[in-house]
Amino acid sequence: MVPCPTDGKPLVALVVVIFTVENRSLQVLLIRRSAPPFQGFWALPGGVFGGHEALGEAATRRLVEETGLQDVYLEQLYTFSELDPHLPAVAVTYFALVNHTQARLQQRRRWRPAWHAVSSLPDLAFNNRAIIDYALTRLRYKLEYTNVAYSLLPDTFTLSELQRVYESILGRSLDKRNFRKWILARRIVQLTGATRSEGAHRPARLYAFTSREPVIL
Amino acid sequence: MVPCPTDGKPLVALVVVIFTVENRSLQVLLIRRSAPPFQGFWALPGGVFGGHEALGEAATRRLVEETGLQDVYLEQLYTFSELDPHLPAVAVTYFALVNHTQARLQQRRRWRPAWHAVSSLPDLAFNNRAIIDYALTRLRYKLEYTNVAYSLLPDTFTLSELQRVYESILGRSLDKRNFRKWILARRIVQLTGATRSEGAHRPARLYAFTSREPVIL
DNA sequence: CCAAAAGTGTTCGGCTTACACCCATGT
DNA sequence: ACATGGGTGTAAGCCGAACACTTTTGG
Repeated sequence: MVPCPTDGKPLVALVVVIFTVENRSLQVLLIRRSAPPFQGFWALPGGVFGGHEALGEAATRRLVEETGLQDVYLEQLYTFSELDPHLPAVAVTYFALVNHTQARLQQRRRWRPAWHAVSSLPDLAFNNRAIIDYALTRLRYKLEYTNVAYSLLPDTFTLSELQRVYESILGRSLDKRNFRKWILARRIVQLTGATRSEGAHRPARLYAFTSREPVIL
Repeated sequence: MVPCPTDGKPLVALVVVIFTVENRSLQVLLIRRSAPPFQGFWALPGGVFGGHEALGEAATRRLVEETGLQDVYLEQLYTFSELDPHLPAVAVTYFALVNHTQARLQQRRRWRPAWHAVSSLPDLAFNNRAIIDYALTRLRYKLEYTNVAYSLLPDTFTLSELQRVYESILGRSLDKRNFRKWILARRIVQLTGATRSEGAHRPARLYAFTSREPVIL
């Protein structure tokens, strides 16, 4: 990469880590880079930030572009520097949580964006692996004291589905009775009254999040 | 190739919130702005980030410049945008914790940097008030699950001194017995064996931090 | 002997953890 | 009737919160 000789300003890149949980697996959205550096590598979606809007708006725009989803949980993560020894740049990173059944990924591109299991990522461009690790750490903490999981689930869901989401992110199994007591005590979710029959077993009661805005407990 | 425009890049500003506790009062280091915008207003120390080093290094350099101190706790806070409607810029903010008895503030300048009680701040430039509020919130949380207070205190100190630091930051008084039990149970500090006689009362035992590196408990 | 800050234990309630069986349904 | 996931309670230990008096010293 050639440095920019005409001005001393670093480039401001915007990077978004988009998580989803599908089938007991935490996944992250990756695209293929079509230009150097790291051409052909998988990378997090992002772009250059022009500075004429709020960072959060630019990140939201990128998120809508990739998933078609609005009103999802989005939070600034960290700002990285020294991405490339020859390119003065900073990367402002965000992470988002989306419901994969509602996401509509871009189909047009040469290399279509795709979900990748966080547990088995390919080699990534720049420091993208470190960014994902950082996002995952933050997400694991946030699960414990916020309701952000709302952004990963549909409007109604069973407690078992919710528990599987928690387990997929935390990477360990949870006790069913304790999980239910815990989540109900915090009033994160409430009964809807509806149930869902899904197979040769007792139907599950459906719950909804008390709030679909971020709440710190 | 990443485009290399001669303009269109936002400015990357670096801002440092430097906290100290002196005499039961949480204070922050402010300087007077000598140029527009906000000329004459108090503001947080900072500067323009060139991009040819790590952000943390640039922040450390600024911190040394203002206080003469090295090896203090420094952490990235948040990256703000839309500071000024006419100036495309982002501000990457850090916060630091220093011991005021060791800090040597700049004396050369027209408007000398000075400590200001966080509880009674003057009007500040840009969004600096919001940055300080954000830093304070983060600091209050960090006190509860890390040892970062080490950076505010000298090598040895009494538990009463430590408690006053916690109380000054949290903005409420703590129970002496519970505070001691709590801090000792977490092994944040340990007895040195020395004591200090300071007046017409029983001498205090001196403690030291178990680690002077950041530790998450 | 008095003033001042240092130092110290116990009780209670609530939260977390571990743990095993019955329920409702479809086939 | 049986296989499948849904749904439930209790006991033990740990932690945080409330609360008041004795100790050691200097003047």
